[in-house]
Amino acid sequence: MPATPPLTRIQIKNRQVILEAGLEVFSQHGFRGATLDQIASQAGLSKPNLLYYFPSKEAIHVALLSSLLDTWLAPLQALDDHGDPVAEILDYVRRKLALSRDFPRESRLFANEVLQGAPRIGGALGGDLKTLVDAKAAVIRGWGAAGRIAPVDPYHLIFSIWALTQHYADFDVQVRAVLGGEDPFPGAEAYLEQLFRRLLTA
Amino acid sequence: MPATPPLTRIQIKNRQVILEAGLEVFSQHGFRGATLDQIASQAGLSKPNLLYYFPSKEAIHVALLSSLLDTWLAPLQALDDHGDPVAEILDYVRRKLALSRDFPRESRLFANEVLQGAPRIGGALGGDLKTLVDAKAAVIRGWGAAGRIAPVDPYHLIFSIWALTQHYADFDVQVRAVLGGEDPFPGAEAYLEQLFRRLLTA
DNA sequence: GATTGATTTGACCAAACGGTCAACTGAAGG
DNA sequence: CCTTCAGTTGACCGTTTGGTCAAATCAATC
Repeated sequence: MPATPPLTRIQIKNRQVILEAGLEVFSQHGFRGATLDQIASQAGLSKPNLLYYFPSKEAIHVALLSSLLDTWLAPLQALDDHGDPVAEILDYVRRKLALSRDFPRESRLFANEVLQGAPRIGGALGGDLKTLVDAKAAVIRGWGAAGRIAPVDPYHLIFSIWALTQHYADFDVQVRAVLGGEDPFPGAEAYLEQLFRRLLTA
Repeated sequence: MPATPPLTRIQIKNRQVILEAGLEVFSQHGFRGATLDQIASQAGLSKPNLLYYFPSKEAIHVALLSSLLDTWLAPLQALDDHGDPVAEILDYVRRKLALSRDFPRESRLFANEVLQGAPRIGGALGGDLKTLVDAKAAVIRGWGAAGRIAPVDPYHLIFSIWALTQHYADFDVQVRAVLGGEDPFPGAEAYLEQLFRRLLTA
């Protein structure tokens, strides 16, 4: 007894099209700044047709956020207790920076939400997110206690990785304005490797 | 012949009240998410009265942004060519972190604007901001060339200071959710000093 | 090719929005 | 007291917005 009937091909395709359009518009203008007309136009659908697939504007936003959270936390999930500590952390930094380079809209969508107090995703922050960070912080603390990396506060280490990598997506306009249009990412990757290597092997 | 007549006491006070209310509301909801009714209510004034002092919603926003930019760049302005390099940079980090602690709303207002492509302040990014950063980057590059700090890309060094300090204001909700409500700032200050000291004296 | 349910849309609605205006109030100087 | 002008506001307006609905169209199955 499936409570929800199976989706047709058209439903699968149009839901995808709408989410892609919603990502484009929400990440540019924020939740309140985005309009259903904009999203519909971007998706190539009529406004009532949007609301045939999603019950409300907020439902599109929530669907985007929750499908995003997994992708966003995957790099931290992959941090391996049994790997080489410095290499593991540097890999995490690289993976997170790659997300900023390849999925800047997702980063800005998330930033917009957190910036405004995470009204539609707040629960996940103190729940899944905190659980994961607590676990990985314990791993990092263990590495420090064993003398395999220089001692650092593991929570602020994780925050600093988030801040440094997401900055290149979220503040892209500012970064490129200062650099005069040059692509920031090659330089960023080299700089961040240098920074965390020095921090962890001091 | 003063083109603009002198301001009365009431004008000075009410303009200030409106800007304070606008800061509160804009920083929480963004430009599009904020309404004149919210700002008026927060300021304890009627909506038509708001528009007696500012010609439009956008005018309030622009007034906030431009008066903010100076405050925001002051810590970088203060970076002294003739001081001790490591101490100068660490002082810059501390001053910038203090801004995040003491003026989080200003930080979020700015973040909101840049996140959405800086539509109302874009010009200043490639202008005043770039000019200042170029000048200070040259100073830092000089310190590196003279062997007084470890060699680092000065632009990414500045970006990293912005990212790390503003993160604690802009992503406050997330940081506190992970830390379980604990005040992040004491730990952040210690961590950032450690990080930049190791980076610059490697 | 007829039927049935999935899909699409033009027309519409109520609420919220930024902004206007004429009229009212208050305060300061003569 | 009266005049004058800064300050204030209730009522209002046109537009935009999220969302609804009945009717039309399309696609799959029999």
